[in-house]
Amino acid sequence: MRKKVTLKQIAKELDVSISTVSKSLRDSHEISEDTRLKVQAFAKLYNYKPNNIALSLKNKKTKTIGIIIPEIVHHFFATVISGIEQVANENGYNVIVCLSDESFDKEVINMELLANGSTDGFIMSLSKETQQKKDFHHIQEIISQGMPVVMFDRITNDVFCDKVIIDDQEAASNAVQFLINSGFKKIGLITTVDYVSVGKLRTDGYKKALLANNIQINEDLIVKIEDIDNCSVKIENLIKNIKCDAIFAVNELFAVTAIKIAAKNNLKVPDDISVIGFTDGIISQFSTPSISTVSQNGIKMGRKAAQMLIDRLELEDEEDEHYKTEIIETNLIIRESTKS
Amino acid sequence: MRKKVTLKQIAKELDVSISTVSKSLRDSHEISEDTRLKVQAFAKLYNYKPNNIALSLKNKKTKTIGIIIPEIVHHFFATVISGIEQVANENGYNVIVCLSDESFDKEVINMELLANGSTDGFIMSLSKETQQKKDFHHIQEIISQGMPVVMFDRITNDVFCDKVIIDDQEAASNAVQFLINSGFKKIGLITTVDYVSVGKLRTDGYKKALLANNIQINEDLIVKIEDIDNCSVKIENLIKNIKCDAIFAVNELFAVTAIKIAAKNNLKVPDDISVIGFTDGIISQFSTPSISTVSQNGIKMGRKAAQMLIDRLELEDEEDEHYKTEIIETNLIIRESTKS
DNA sequence: AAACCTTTCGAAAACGTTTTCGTGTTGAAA
DNA sequence: TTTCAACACGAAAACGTTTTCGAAAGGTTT
Repeated sequence: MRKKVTLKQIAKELDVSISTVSKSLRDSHEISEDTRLKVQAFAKLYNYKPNNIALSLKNKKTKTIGIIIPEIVHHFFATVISGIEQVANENGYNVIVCLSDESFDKEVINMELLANGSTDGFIMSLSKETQQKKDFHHIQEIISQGMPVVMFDRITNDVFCDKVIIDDQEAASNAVQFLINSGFKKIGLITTVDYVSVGKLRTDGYKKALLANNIQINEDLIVKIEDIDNCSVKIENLIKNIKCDAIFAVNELFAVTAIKIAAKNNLKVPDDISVIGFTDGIISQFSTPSISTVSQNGIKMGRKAAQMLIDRLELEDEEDEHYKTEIIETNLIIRESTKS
Repeated sequence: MRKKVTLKQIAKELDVSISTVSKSLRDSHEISEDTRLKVQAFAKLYNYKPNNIALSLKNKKTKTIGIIIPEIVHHFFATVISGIEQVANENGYNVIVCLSDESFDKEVINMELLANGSTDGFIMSLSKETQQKKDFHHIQEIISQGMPVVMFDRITNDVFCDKVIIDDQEAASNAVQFLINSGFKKIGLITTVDYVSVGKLRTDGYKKALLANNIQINEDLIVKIEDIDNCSVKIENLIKNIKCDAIFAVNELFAVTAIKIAAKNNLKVPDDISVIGFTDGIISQFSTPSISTVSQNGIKMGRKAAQMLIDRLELEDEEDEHYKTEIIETNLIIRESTKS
């Protein structure tokens, strides 16, 4: 077992001081070419690499970004991580991922753990529980310690920091407008409970589009899902009894579930009922029929968030306090689940 | 901005030594109850938390696991990470994720970077390029430095370390056997190029099942896909011209693609052709028809891998050198894409 | 009063770096 | 011969911990 070699060992071996070794390896002009080359050769031979931890301690920088997200087995979040990782990598940063599992406590614990020196900053999306409790003191605390935080997708306006989002309301409104333009009148909505920020915004967008076209909002057409596992009754009711002619779902899971339930009731998509989802994930692309959807570019969101965080980290010369909210554009992808 | 407080600051403020503060906070009996309580109260007031980096340097342990995988926007890998994170969390470890993007160079660079003190060990799945080059010196190097490595799924037998896999050959064989039992004779195979270890093993399983039933292997029935983006010609040929009556695909993307192409050619699944995939991901569950598949439990794999790594880390009393290969059981999930 | 324990604390080393400052040696200028 | 600059290198501090060891102060036993 060849343990990693340190400056001290090289110094001892070559009978010079630690400082000389360090300077030699950093090509300092203070050191004669003679010793410089000798040290460098020796270091190369023994494959010397500086210890990251020691460097972090010295520089008070870890070159590490903490990511806190609700879950990772989720296409959208995975793409965001992917985008973050790209930019992080390009800038010599590593990412350390923590999952909150939608739990407030885990979110707090993980953040506090990482905040004690493990990361230089955070990129995060709020857990459902946090959004419900509206308790953000852990995030405030970390920001007040001078550690930058960038929030994406599931954000809150109660915390001042950089944010990157899509215009959920506008995007939803556009999708519903598309359905209206296609001649549909009875447009159902499958959405989440209100405390999920993006669900609320997309619901607002749905309503906005209807109102803009002088269509009365019918609460019977709005289904709010708390738990995906037993939602079929409500959706079946919407499709079979309320008999909507189109559905806007605030995520792709709701969309595909609606399609399945429609099929079970001998209704064909899109012939008998049109469906538009949200988020362009695997499901939308590969299910049959493929699903028309609002595409939110996770890679781009991740890249943007990472860039904002790194910019703030590298700037560092006195807090800008000038926080920005970047909006990533979305677009409506029309596939087989809608007819016009 | 309230910067984090250190032992030194507390010591100065309370006019005692750093050692006294440290010992007080760790409830040492060396310190009188008086000072002990005083220090603890002060520390609590200022929300003192030890600096992780300093601890890591002192203890020569980071309590961090490095994960190196080819990609993260991939249901299986995401579930594995999820499993790893669970066990890591339970044991006070963090995970730092690096993506190789299927590139050998990125895999090497990332590992070497993390190996310089950032992590205590690695959990990894090989990139395609690495499997193709069969160059594992970077992994050998790290192991020889005494840093434990656990490989999962895409492994190699050329490196001695702990591994966790499924029995790809057996699982594939079982799936094909199921098709044979259902009365199919012309069973097509959609697989990867041979250097992808799991693809090769699943191909072997396919052949094994056929031979066990005295069915001649017909190379025309075997389609090897290099690039998913232009595979349709080959698959269409298999379905339309070779006219197989069932298909075994080595991943779910191939399976769903086959189903789509079948539909395009007016062949119904499962009425005209049966399909079994591999990996129980989102696609298999939610596409129409839902896809019968070999389920490999990613969560379980991740948990097992993490447990093996942590066990080795906490043991530490002289290298065991007794490496184990754990096999996670699979099972065949029968859904709508097969008829019996 | 000498010898010895306990209690309570601090100094210092260690982890592996980088960097500032000081110092000894050389050669050249005065 | 003295003075001074340039050169080449080392000592030490700093980052924030934990831990070993030593030591002072006080009390108890002979």
